Amino acid sequence: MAKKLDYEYCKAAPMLEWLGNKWALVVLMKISENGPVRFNELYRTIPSVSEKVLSQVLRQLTTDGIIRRELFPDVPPRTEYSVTEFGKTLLPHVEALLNWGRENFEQIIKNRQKHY
Amino acid sequence: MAKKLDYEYCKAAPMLEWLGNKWALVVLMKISENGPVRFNELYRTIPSVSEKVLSQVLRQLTTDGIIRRELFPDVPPRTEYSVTEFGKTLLPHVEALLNWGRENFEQIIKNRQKHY
DNA sequence: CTGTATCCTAAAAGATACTG
DNA sequence: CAGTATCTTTTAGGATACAG
Repeated sequence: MAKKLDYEYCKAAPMLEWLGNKWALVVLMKISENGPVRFNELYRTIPSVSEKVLSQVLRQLTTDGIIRRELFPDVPPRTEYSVTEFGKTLLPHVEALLNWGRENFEQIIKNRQKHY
Repeated sequence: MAKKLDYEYCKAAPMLEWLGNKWALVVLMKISENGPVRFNELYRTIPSVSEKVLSQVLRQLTTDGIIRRELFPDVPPRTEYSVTEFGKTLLPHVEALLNWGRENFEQIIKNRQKHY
């Protein structure tokens, strides 16, 4: 990803950055669905993601203020991730998009087959 | 992109495929905004995309039935891309997401700075 | 438990030249 | 004009080990 998105859309670029991340939306939805959730909990519920990528996604979403990271001074350490109020304003749009994708799954597959 | 998205979200995966493409959404919106549009027209209105990537995105969106490609038997050749009826059912959700991104641009930047 | 660091591979993006 | 082919660079993603 070297080149920049052009001016007209650049204001949406910060969002598009993690939208382009393969796992970001899935991670976000999992946190939203399951409420406050711990690192390993996420790691287990998304079996095919690696620790590294999961941690990257979590950091990015946290930095952008979409999710919140709470660290409890327990032993062993415990952290919980949850969606912030800011993140909640985004959720409906993400859900709408994912729902469209699910609802039109068959149609898309059919369209692809037409082009062999 | 080696690993698969997990079952719960795999139905949305075909859509996520091109959602993950850096340029797909921009190309889609440009076509939607400008009506039927030709290849070089797009190439010029999205200055920072390469011909190759543009052509890839166009083919992918065409294959999935989101946009339509019409070839006119003119000399020199002329093609026009436009959004299909199917694609139009997707547009509102993409627009909503892009709008959110634009509206919250400042907030995201501010959030990032807090984390230095 | 919750991550980070390192190293490696696969995939996407980009530049450029060329064809129908 | 509307792309495709080729080649190189860049970036994302993954495996694994290990640190606080």
